Amino acid sequence: MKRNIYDVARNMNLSPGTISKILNGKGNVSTKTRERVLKYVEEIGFTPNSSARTLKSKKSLTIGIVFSDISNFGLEHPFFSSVLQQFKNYIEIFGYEIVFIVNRVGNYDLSYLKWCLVKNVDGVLIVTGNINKPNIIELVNSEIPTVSTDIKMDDLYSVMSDDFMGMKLGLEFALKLGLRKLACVSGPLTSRAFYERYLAFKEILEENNLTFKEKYFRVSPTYGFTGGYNATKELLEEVKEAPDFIFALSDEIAYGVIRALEDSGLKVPEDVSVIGYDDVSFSKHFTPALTTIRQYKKEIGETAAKRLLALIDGTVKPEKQVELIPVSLVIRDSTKKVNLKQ
Amino acid sequence: MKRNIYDVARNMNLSPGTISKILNGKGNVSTKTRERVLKYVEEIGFTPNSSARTLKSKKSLTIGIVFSDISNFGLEHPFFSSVLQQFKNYIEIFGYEIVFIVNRVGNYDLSYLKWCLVKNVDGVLIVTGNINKPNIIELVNSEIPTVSTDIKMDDLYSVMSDDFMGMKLGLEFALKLGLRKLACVSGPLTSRAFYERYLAFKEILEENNLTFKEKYFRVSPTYGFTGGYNATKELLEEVKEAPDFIFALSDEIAYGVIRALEDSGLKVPEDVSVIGYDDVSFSKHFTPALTTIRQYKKEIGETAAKRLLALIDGTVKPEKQVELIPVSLVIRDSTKKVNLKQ
DNA sequence: TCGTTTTTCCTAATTCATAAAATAATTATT
DNA sequence: AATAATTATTTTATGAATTAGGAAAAACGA
Repeated sequence: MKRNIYDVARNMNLSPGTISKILNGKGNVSTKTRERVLKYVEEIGFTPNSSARTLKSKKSLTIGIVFSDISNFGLEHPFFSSVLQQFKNYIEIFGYEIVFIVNRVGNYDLSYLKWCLVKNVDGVLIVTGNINKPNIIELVNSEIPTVSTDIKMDDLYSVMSDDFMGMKLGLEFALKLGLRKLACVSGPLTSRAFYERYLAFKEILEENNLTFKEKYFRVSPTYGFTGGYNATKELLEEVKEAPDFIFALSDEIAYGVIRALEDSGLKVPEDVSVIGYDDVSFSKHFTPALTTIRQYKKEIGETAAKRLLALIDGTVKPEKQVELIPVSLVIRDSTKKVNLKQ
Repeated sequence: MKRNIYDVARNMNLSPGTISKILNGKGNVSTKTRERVLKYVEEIGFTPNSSARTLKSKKSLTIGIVFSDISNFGLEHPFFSSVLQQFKNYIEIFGYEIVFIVNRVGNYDLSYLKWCLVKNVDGVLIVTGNINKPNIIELVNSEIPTVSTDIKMDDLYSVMSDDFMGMKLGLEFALKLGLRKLACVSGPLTSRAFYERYLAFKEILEENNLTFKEKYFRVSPTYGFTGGYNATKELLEEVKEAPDFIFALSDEIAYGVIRALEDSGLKVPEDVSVIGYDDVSFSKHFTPALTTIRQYKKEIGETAAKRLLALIDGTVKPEKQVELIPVSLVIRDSTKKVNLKQ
């Protein structure tokens, strides 16, 4: 059952070296023998042992994934798991596979970088991580090609949504609807995405000669329903004038916001318009169907994959350090109708 | 930077073999040298190369995962990705890690089994797969320890929710509420879970002297919102008497069911009570909050992990071929209130 | 003290494939 | 046909660890 390259060589009356060459499509081998061997290999379904290959060649056809550094949600995180899925789909076309970077192997505790070296990963994708963790810093500064879909650092290629654009789309739509009392419920600002959206929110308000009021910008400690609910409740309590617009910085926060508004006797979208962020699959089925900023997870995952594979090949260096993927505004029922306005 | 066991040996004035023994905690080594080496290894942060280890020892500390054989959802599948996450968390404690079984490595197309052999995985978890695929059959019948959280086969250990119990809990609750026109919207019956729930539905109706009517059991081609919506619309059209209860066999189907009912002018729970299945995180925030059968993903993932690790160690053979994890009924607002009945 | 046993450590073989150097075989050139 | 140039194949070394078997050293008994 278990065959190695020597068995093949023996049966073909050739040397292992020749078999290896044929299997890797390199070197000078006559067409006859090549085809003969290829046929045989196909027949018996032989594949060279993966450990031996990476041991000798230092290539593992493997991409290390840094995932759940902030949250414990891991694979359950709706946005990131989707980005990862797309990334995975893409690299698999080229024979690569993903492995999760953990901080131990057998009995050894390891740093991310150590782990990568021990495992000989060809590259690393940081789906989500924390810029301040020494583990991450060490990894990014190493020789190993690395791409991120979440964090930004010097010498790190990043592929992510254009958060400024998202905020701009949302806020300008609100302004077009005639709304002026603009509030925002964000997730934790320790997350890069939320922080940048926060900056954008501020900046865009000022661009439009509206003053940014601290009390209208709420930070929830989570990016889920409950956080959005509580933050909104607090907002409504602490503020004299209820907002007529709330930008919820994740769809799930948006659901919490809407529920809190309803529980406080405010109607969505009649009294308050709400925009979410992400456009997770369920948002169109929610009542009211959620107006939201759509992030293109497939685009992000695939672009990250392309960039990383290019870095590994050493062919083309992506010229942009940070590649922003456009987002779009999906208008549904949680915001006032435009025609009502006109 | 890159060190091997020979470097360590040289610096310690010992042979590579001795270092290896110490690192693996086996064989006869004096306490003095053991501690001296361990201290040094700790200091320089040395870890033996993973490929070389598995090449020689045939152990990879790696579990192969069969995932998206039916759906293309992959990591985005709310239930299975969660089970996988729990599984992963558990095995990582013991130094194992997961790798996704794909059907190629480099330029070679492989069967699942071949892939496992090439990669030397120590065991396999079939999170979800299709019993009829030759790939799966070959894998299950191989020597490689395998556990599943979805499918059942001879010689395959399975850990999964008690579907009969779930259906029983749901239906008996409906009966207790005085409901007698019981309908069901299922996902595709090609999935084991849906099929078994279908059988249970039938059986339990008969146990209670109610006749099973084909028209009241609808099969949606998907397990999502839209499938549930369409199936319910069809149900209502084809049937003279609207049901007073619909058992939706996934939460997402349940959302679709409820929307369809509302669109048809039926109130939930006043006119029709609806029970979902899964208890995904969002079900409690839905309006109306969903009464549903809760599956214990953590329990399933962890138990599967324990069973698989036991099989790998060869210590204890799990005595039960199929281990059923109990489910529970979570009563919320999509079903009639009990006290209204009394 | 000498021989035996046990403990400790080393040597060498093994795992499997790849890469570079060396050799053999074939083709081309004059 | 003889030599040069190419092409095809083999040989050998290498990658980094594990393991079985053997040697040396220490411990033990008489």
